[in-house]
Amino acid sequence: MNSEINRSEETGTPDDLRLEKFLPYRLSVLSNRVSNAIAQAYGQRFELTIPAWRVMAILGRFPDLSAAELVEQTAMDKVAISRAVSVLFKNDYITRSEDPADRRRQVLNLSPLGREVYERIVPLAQQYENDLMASLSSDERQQLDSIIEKLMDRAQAWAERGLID
Amino acid sequence: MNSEINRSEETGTPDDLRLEKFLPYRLSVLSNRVSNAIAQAYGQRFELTIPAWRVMAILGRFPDLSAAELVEQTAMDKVAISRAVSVLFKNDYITRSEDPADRRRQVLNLSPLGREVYERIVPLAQQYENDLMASLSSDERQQLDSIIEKLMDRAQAWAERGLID
DNA sequence: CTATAGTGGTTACAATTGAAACCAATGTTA
DNA sequence: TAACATTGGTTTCAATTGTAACCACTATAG
Repeated sequence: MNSEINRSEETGTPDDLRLEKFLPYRLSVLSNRVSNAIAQAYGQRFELTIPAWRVMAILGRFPDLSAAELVEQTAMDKVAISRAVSVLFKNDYITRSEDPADRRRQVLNLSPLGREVYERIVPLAQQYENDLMASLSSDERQQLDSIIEKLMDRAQAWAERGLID
Repeated sequence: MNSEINRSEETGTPDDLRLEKFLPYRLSVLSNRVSNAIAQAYGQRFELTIPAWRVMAILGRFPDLSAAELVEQTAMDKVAISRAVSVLFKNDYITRSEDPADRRRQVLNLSPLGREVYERIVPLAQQYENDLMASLSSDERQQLDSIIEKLMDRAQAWAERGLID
């Protein structure tokens, strides 16, 4: 369990990149750790994948959405939504009804069973989040929201116009 | 491009979960956006995947590591490392030499070509990071490091003992 | 009306990832 | 030195994911 590196010496070139301090890398590790822990909790107790849980989370708050509207709300793509919806439907967690005004469109809702599950998961999810937040000082908690928002906008801008250099 | 939801009304149950404010969800979206943008930059210019780039980033700083030592340094798993190493080797970005003291072990290093690429990528990576950081106030920048550290520890604790509830 | 373009959603296929089994070499116990 | 456990690393197989093609329906233009 000793994590020293003994065989090699750091080179010390002034502008080496320290991966463990590199923000994109840290975000990725953090996000994976958090997601995996929570996915396991959902999975064990309710046989729910993360995409499926996300769909339920949205439908719990906003009834009568179509798949396309779920796409807007979740930042997930078409296909992921379609797959999540189809397993949720198979498990009787949601209902699909055809929109008479547009026969391509399906109106989705939590089923009674789905809502039951939803209502048991929400507190669990909130517990995880609270537990995370509890590790921060109140000062840090306050700033986290705006930090994420700003980083998100910046990264979004990359996707649209690329890094300007 | 109008992202209003018009067909459905928010239910307003007091303890609904607002996905768009849910920290694990936001971290996941943020991390994906950042990683995808950067992966595209590396991929286009150097035909490098993110795992491969990570291996190079470590080897650039710490010569003469084995795959197992890379695992310790990167939080990537055995298999991912093995695969990244094998494509890097095929592309002549790294060298493998057998450790005479332990014939299972392979000592890895950047090749001259690999180091050339490394030295061109480091500034690019730093540019991306700087660009992200530039979107934060100096106050936020200061706190981000400790925030990530704390969240990381908390999530790590979950993996080890699960959420205590 | 027809032709054509656009939208909602699914399917098919390829690439990526993860878990477990595996092989070879080393270390340990007796 | 035979037996067994451990370690370094790879392979295999199944599950997950992303991209593109696709089908059915609706909207628009002549």
